[in-house]
Amino acid sequence: MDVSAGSEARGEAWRRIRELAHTPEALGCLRDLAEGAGLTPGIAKALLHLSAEHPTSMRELAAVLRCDNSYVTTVVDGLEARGMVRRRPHPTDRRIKIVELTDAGITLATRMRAAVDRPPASFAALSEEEAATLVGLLRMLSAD
Amino acid sequence: MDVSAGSEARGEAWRRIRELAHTPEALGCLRDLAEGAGLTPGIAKALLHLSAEHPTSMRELAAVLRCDNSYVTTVVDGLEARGMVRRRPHPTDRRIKIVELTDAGITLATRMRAAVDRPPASFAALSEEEAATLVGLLRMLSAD
DNA sequence: TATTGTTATACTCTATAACTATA
DNA sequence: TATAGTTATAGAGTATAACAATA
Repeated sequence: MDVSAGSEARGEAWRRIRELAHTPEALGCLRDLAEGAGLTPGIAKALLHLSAEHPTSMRELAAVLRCDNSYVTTVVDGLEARGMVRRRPHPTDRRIKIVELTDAGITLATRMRAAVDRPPASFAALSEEEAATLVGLLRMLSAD
Repeated sequence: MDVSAGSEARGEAWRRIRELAHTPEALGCLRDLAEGAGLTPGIAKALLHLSAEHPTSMRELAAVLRCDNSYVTTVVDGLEARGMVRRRPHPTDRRIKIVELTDAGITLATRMRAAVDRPPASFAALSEEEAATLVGLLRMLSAD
């Protein structure tokens, strides 16, 4: 009896999950949006982690992007030069800078997030019941 | 009635699939292997697309890596310098170069492929029957 | 003339180290 | 002294254009 995670079916499931996630559909749409707005991929990725509701310090942005602090400076410079964000001083700790979306930044970030979150067209092949079954199985595979 | 691909359940399924695919587990293991062998990520990625059974031309490698021909030259230079591949002339068309794995390259490529193909540990939570159900649903979402 | 691969070059992505200002 | 951010710089990833060899 095979008690490992590596049965035939598990292996195929894992392969298909990886293929789906790397489908060029969502990523391509996102890239088109970013290119249309004159953003490089790195800058677009940072924009995806900003929202109007949650102001973010440079350091926090480095943490979510899993990159060095100095690179955040580069990326936020790029976002600022394109009018997508502005730097605001923190109200009480003047070492900290808050990265705040401009109206143009909010518009673009919202559209990019929608592009990322939209399931590929092939998901329409699932009935509601099948989609619910799929979610149930996927929930067994990840903690949150 | 909602006939789009964007129902609640489909959206959650898509989000969880993306999260699973980006789990640091497999990618981290792969990076450790590559680093241990002194490979940069780009070179390691190319190695993953080579196999002893299927000799590959530079041009074919550019196609599967979706990169420019000239970058393949850079990457194969790196693989050759590390003793992982050698360039062989094509038997009939002398414009073409075949990228051939060395014994060391075969060993490392095999271990890297195993690391990528191994499902995350959380897959052990699925019974055989659940794994089969999952595969059935995922097959509806991708063509091949 | 078209195709395979290489060279030269340049731009983007990203990190390390040294630094400034503030706490 | 420790922390947030910036600057200077360098290395890795990747593309474009010009080119050589072969078809």
